Amino acid sequence: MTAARPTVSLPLRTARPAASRAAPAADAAGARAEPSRGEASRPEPLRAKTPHRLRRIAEKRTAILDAALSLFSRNGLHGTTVEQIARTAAVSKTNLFYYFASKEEVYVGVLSRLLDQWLDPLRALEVETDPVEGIRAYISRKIRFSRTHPEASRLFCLEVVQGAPLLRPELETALKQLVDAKTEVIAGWIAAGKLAPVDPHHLIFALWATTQHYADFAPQIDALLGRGLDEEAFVEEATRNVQRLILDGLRPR
Amino acid sequence: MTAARPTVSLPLRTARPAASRAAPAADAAGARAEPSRGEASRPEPLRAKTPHRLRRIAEKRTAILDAALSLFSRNGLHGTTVEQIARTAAVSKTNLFYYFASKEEVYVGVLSRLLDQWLDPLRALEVETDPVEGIRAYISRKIRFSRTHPEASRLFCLEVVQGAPLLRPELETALKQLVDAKTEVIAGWIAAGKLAPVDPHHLIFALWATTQHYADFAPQIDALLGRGLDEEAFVEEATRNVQRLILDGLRPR
DNA sequence: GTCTATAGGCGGATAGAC
DNA sequence: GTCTATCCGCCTATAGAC
Repeated sequence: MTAARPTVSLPLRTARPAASRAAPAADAAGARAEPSRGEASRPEPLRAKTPHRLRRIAEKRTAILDAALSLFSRNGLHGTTVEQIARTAAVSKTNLFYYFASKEEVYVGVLSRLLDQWLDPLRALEVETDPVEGIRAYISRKIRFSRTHPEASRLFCLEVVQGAPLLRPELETALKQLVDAKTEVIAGWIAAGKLAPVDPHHLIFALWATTQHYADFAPQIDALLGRGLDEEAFVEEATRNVQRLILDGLRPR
Repeated sequence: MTAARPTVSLPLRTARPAASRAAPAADAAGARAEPSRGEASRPEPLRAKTPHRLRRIAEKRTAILDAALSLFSRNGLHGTTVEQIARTAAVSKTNLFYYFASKEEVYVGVLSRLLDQWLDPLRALEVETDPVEGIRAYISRKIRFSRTHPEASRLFCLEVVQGAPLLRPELETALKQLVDAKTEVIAGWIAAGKLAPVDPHHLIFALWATTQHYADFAPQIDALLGRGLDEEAFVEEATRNVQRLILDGLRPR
């Protein structure tokens, strides 16, 4: 039965519990902590861990998550086997199950790192900026993100297209909060006559859509042009065109 | 092994062979014919079929494809079971296998109907039109397509994001041909000074991206606004905003 | 912590009667 | 053409030794 979706929840970047965790869930370097679900925790050696051990553990978890991101983004949750993830991360399948209780826990782990990264460019959109410069820079950052994190962009897309069962709560809280704040910024710019009166939400959708398109629909673009974001010149070309279109529109001035 | 992708090819709308087909592959009403692959055809009763029987067969195949589209678009190829498709189409699993040799053949069948529909709005973009009106109408048609065929839009997205292994050949031929023709039209408009000088390919990408976004990222939009394309007022609002943005841009005139 | 072996179930596909 | 019964491989997850 695949209709039954994961029952695991996604506690990304809610106040970090700061306590020592159950299981080897010691993420380093910006990675999120794992949900400490009630029942059925991992074997868990209870004695204190040396910093060194913690680092080793975190590295291994990160390697697994990296491998998983790459595979999930190409084949989806159900199109990826634990065996593949393990092989790609250079660990044994059994060993992977020592670090993650289930395939879906790996999937959740990958998703939680995702949204955070995905939101970063938007966070940088500030009131103080000149609107036109702000938008221009945002487009540039977003396309650059599509270039440097194509797999993250694609997996995010896959997840949302399929209904975002896991991400939903986060979209309604963290994302909404951020978007609400930024739409106010934009509305302010419009009220000041610095931008044409476009609905801020639809503007944000258009920005997301046009910039992510280069990562998400890369195969289509490659089929049509034989080029893609791996080519620096194409990155600049895409950026220029999107900026031009969004800022000045099609109608000749 | 899920890494090994389907080996079936996608012969959509290449000159219809017009001959009677092997197997019950008698599609009616705009549906495409099935690939007549060399080996291992279906049981196939060889005697002539009455129009009535042909219709019954076509109807059943269509019902299966419809059910499959709906499920594939939500759960992906690997996230959907044949059992689910059969149940949704109100046939038995065994019976489904009478009409389609494998799950992947169903998948291919769904995809072949897809691209054709997906291309229709672009076909309607004509030289004779006034550029601004032409673009405006195209945006409207595309968003309306996102509304009336959300599942098709999403499955197309899913397939392309995952590398378009099956669609690739079609993208490089049928799609490319059409896009090449239309970029010429657009280039002509620009040369005539009727549109601002934007690269026609990037313009098309922006048009696709902004309009499909409303179908593909519907869950995200719903999480943010609590609205979607099912609401007619929202369709109009989205259309207006995208038209405005693409045609006139953000910078105040 | 890491391994070998294996349980256990799901799901795609076929056999063969009717 | 449609059904019942069933096969069998693949894949998640665990047991238990080291």
